[in-house]
Amino acid sequence: MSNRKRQLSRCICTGTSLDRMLRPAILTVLRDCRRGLHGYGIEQRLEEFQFCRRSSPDFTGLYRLLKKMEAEGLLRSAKNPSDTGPAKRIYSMTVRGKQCLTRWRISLLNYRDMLDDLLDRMKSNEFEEGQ
Amino acid sequence: MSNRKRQLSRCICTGTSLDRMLRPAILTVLRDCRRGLHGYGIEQRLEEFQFCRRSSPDFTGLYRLLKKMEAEGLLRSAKNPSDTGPAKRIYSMTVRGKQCLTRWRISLLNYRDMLDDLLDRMKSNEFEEGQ
DNA sequence: CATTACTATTAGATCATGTCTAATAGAAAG
DNA sequence: CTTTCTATTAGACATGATCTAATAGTAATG
Repeated sequence: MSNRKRQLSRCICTGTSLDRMLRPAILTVLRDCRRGLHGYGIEQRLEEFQFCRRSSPDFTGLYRLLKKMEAEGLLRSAKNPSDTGPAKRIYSMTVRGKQCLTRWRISLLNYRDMLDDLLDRMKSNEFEEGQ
Repeated sequence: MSNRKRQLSRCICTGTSLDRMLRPAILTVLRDCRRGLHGYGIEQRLEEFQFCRRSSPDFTGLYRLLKKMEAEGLLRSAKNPSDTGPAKRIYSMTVRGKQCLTRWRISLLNYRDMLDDLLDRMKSNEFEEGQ
C-alpha cells in the first residue's frame, strides 16, 4: 500500500537491480579453466569479480543458470565419477559458448557507452542541487 | 519469425537483458524539465538517450513505471485540466526524487567500475595457462 | 464524411533475472 | 557427536523488460 515510508537506503537507486553480469562472468571463468569446474568452484572464482564483492553470487540462481546455459548449448556438463562425496557436475564451455563470450564482450562495451551517455546527462544540470 | 533453436543473433549475449537505465533516465528528464511532462513527452525525450537508440523505450513499461515511482514518492502527478484531448497526467519530481537521482549517479558509477572489471577479465586470459 | 496518422494511456501475459528460505547429504575436523 | 565445509536442488516471490491488444480523442487528407 504505502510505499512512501520506504527509505532511501532501501531504494532501487542503491543499484540492487543492476547486476546482469552473471552469464558473461560464468563464461569467462570457464574459459580460463580448461578442465571445467563444478558450480561450487565457479562460485568461488566469481567471488574475485568486483561485481560480486558486495555480496556473494546467489548459489541457487547460479546452479539454475548453469543448467539453463547447458540447455542453450553454451555449456556442457558431466558427472564426476572418480570423486567420493556428493555428485559433482563438471561444467565446461562449448564452441558456441566461446562465440557467445565474444559477443558478450561487444555487448558490454556498447552497454558501457550507453552508461557513459546516461551518466553524462545525469550530471549536466547539477548546479540546481543546493541544500 | 519461427521458433527454431535460438541462434546467436537472438541470444542474450546480444545484450537484450541489460537495460536497467529507465528509472534514472526518467528522473534525469524530469529534472531538466521543470514544468513536468506527461508519459508520452517523457518517452520522446528518452529517445535522445543512447540506450534508447536501438529501440524506443517500451511505452507500456514506461507508464507503469511512472505510476510506481509516484507510489514510491519519487514523482508526483496531476491531471492537466486545460488541455483538450485525452487526459494527460503531468509528472514532476519530488524532493525525494532528486535525492534518488543523486544516489543513482553514485550507483551507476560503481556499476561502471564493476563493468570495467568484468571487461578486463573477459579479455585477459586468451592464452593457455599451466595447471 | 471516411480514413489514416498521431497523441495518449491502460491492461494482460510472458520471460529473464535475482534473491529468499529450506532441504538434502557426504566429508573433514574438533 | 557436533560443527563446518562442500555441493546441489526446489519453491516462492519480486523486479523489470517487452509483447499484444484495446481504447479514445485530435488533426489532416482525400
